[in-house]
Amino acid sequence: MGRQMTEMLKGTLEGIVLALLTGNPAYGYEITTLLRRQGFTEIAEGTVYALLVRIEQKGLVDVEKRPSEKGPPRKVYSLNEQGEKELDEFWNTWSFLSERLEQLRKGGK
Amino acid sequence: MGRQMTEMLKGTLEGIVLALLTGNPAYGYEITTLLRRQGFTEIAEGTVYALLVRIEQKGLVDVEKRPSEKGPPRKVYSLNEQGEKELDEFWNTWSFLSERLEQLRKGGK
DNA sequence: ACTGGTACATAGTACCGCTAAGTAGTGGAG
DNA sequence: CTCCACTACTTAGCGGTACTATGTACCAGT
Repeated sequence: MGRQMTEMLKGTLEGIVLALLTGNPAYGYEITTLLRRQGFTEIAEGTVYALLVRIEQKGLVDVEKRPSEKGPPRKVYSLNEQGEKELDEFWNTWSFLSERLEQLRKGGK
Repeated sequence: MGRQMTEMLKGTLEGIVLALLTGNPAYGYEITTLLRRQGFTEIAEGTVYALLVRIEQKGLVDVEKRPSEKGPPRKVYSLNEQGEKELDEFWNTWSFLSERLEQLRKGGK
């Protein structure tokens, strides 16, 4: 992946995954394919799983293990209350940054 | 600074500084105060200087040393051709990410 | 002499995405 | 029945970037 994109994803990828999870529980492999379908074609699998471990340890998601027809059991993640709070803050942070950048792009010094 | 903002700035702060520099050469201390005035009130001074060293080593800016009325000489940075190219790519990367996130925010799965 | 503003530098830390490799289960092709 | 492809998760080590903390240096006003 491009160096710029890699750096820019730091901090935002977590928010993206939390957003994907709202009202839509999903498991790791599924999330990876979802991301790829959204255009993030080069997101590494390992990155997603590591991120999921992190947000679980931070208590932003609840986890349920379910058997799969194919392969090992799935770990299904669903956003909990704390996760929604974190997502709210994420959107706030994003909005701030986004507005500043759009202003800069229009040449607003 | 908030943990989220810190992470989100990774990758974008460089672009922000490059954008500030377009058609407007500036020195480190000045850039820091500019950023603070733009709302990035908690950007650490050291962060800016480290970033400037980095973009200079990457060859994105030209540097000129000028005496200051007050304090040590200033290092004035101006965007060069390569820097403009990098900034272009930054805006492309940013646009991509920005569009995906706005789509997500509107609930577009 | 001291304080505060100007101006730059850097060593150490933490976080996060990536690379690379591995484990494990199922099903189909040869 | 063996191998390969797909599903599904895990982990060790690396690199890049922002932060913390501290230091250096120069000048003005009190």
